[in-house]
Amino acid sequence: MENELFAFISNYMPLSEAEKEAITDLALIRTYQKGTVLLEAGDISPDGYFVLKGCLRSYYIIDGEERTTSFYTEFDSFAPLSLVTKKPSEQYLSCVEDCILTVGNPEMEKAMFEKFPRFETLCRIMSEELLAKNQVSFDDFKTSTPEQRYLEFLKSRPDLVQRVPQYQLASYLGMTPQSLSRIRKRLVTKTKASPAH
Amino acid sequence: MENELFAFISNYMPLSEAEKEAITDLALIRTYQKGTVLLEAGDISPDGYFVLKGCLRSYYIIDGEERTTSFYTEFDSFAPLSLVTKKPSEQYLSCVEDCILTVGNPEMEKAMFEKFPRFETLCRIMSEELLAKNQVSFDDFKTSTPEQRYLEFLKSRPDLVQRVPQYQLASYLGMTPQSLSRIRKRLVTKTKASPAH
DNA sequence: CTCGTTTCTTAACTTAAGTGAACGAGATGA
DNA sequence: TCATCTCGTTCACTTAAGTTAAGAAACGAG
Repeated sequence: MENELFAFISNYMPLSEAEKEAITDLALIRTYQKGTVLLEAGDISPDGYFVLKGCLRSYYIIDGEERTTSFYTEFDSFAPLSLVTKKPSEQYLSCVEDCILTVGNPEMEKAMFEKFPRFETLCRIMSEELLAKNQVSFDDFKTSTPEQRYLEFLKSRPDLVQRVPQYQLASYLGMTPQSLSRIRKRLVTKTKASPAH
Repeated sequence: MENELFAFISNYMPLSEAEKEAITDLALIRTYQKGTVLLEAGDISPDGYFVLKGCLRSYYIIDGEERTTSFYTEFDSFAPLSLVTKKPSEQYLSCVEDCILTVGNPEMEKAMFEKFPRFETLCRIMSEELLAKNQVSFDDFKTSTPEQRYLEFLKSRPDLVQRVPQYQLASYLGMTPQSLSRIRKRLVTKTKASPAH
């Protein structure tokens, strides 16, 4: 499993053997069963995660209803706001599938950065990149309709449609499960009306 | 103007005199007139910005229509995706008001980080924090209705309602100017029906 | 394999947002 | 000063999403 991690990092910078060893020593690789809740509302998150295999979901409970806001799959990383602010979380995080994750916290990070300052550069760059991408995703969401968002989702993450329940996908796309069902139906009849053979 | 910048940074870490000097030497502080376009679709952005005074707006032009997605005001920073990826931008950035900005690019950053490695830590932490906050804003947007978003906006950035045109605010809130106008009217009559004097 | 729960779909109805058009107030400029 | 343009509002109409409820299908535990 570490090899996937090394391969991912080497997209950003090549790793020396010493660095690889340091990662192997320090990085906690943990497996979790489908359904495991990693973070609950009220908790102060101790950890951030990097997904090696599986799928995480973040959600809120609003008026007794789950509202899914993100999915994290292979090579996505996630640090809850609660980890950054050290205040109780409002969001939940759980495993949609069996997961293999690397688990990290600021203390481990600090130790790592002191030994290998290049890792801090890596983290800074990754985080700047994620921030810019997240802003663009947010922009796309604002500037498109539920139907466009569903179509865009099918294009950009086709595998996920199969991996997550519809009702979770629906709230991720900012609509009710009924609306998503309706949109799917609408699209099927549209396709039939003008087939693209 | 530099004093505001130092005050902001010292929320994260206290600055030595040498560091302050380095910032004064390297940080480009520029003023721009209201209406100045800092980035256009197709450009590859050379710079990131930190707002000392004024208001920036990012937007897209979709089917000939401007769609506003963000406002950046005092002590907000913004690095376009185009700056990170070095690919042509799809978004525009312009000054809603006369602005005083610090202007930076990766080369200046690099020089700074080499002289004062602590600045890289500062940038990493700020960027991690912004990422987590941006994710939460996105979550809030997904889980609320246009009316709730308008009310939340009134609470969290009351000054901005006065500073930006309604039609820009409307698309920022993910709706048409007509809808925003309708919502405002609805809220007035609601307040009259159950006055909170 | 069966029972019970969860998930997905469908339908009828309600509510609110998008659309296109028109109007007036205020700013802008010749 | 008068004509023009922009911006915010309003209206009538269309379209789509939310709500409530019910039934079918898929899934999981025993």
